[in-house]
Amino acid sequence: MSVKIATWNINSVRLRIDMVKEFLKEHQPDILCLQEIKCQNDQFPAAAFNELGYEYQAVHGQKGYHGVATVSKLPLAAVSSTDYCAKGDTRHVECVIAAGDKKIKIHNFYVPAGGDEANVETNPKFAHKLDFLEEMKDLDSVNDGASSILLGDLNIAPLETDVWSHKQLLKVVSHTPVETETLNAVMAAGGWADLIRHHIPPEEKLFTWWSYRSRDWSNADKGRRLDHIWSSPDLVENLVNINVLRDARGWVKPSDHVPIIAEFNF
DNA sequence: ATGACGGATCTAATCCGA
Repeated sequence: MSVKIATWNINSVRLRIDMVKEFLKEHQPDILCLQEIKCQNDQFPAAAFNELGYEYQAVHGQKGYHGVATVSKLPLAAVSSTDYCAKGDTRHVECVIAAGDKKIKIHNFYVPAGGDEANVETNPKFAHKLDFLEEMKDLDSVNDGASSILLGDLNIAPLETDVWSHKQLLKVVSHTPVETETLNAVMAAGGWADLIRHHIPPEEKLFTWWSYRSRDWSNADKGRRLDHIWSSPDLVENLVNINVLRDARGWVKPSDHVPIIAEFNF
């Protein structure tokens, strides 16, 4: 069986619901994981997803900021969220799907951006980001015999080829050594595989986010790979395709992040 | 500075994103 799972930081699901519907009609993912829905649970456009067959919905939102949601054509079991850093914000939701003979946990994450200054003493947002990552180290990719997928906006571009200029971004939050090293430690601790880089060679420049502030985003191409799809090692052989929809950044009133679709065969 | 746009909010100016 083929299963397509997508992740997309939508930057307000209410504002962009028509765009999301077009995306779903065209690409037909089985599961879509959204970040930055920026609404409360009762404001989530559930009916629009229902109409397109995404009747299983794990929504974890709050007023104005953050918020994650996983919508699916396949049944979602064991829905829960973990309150990382005990801040009461909405940056994680998990669920379990059945695919072939596998049970797969799907962790949908929105890691804190971390503010401007890469200094934990002077910038509490940066400290929050690193604390959040520390807690993510406790997540094992293989748990109780279940496989896992961890995806979302992790707000870190770990490789030199994940940013437009490694040298110029070394002191910019999202690509500082302490962030990329900690993210690598999270991957190692949980035994996670970077599925996007399994499919697209690490030597190749690859971005999923382009700032609203740079006009002519495509020609300037000053992007970063902030969005990720990881899995437990056993699922690497099930991966058949990764599609980063770069064109979505050029749509009318776009999100600053583009969708990424992973296709598996189970 | 990469670099001043774009979203939500007690609709006006402020906070936040990364």
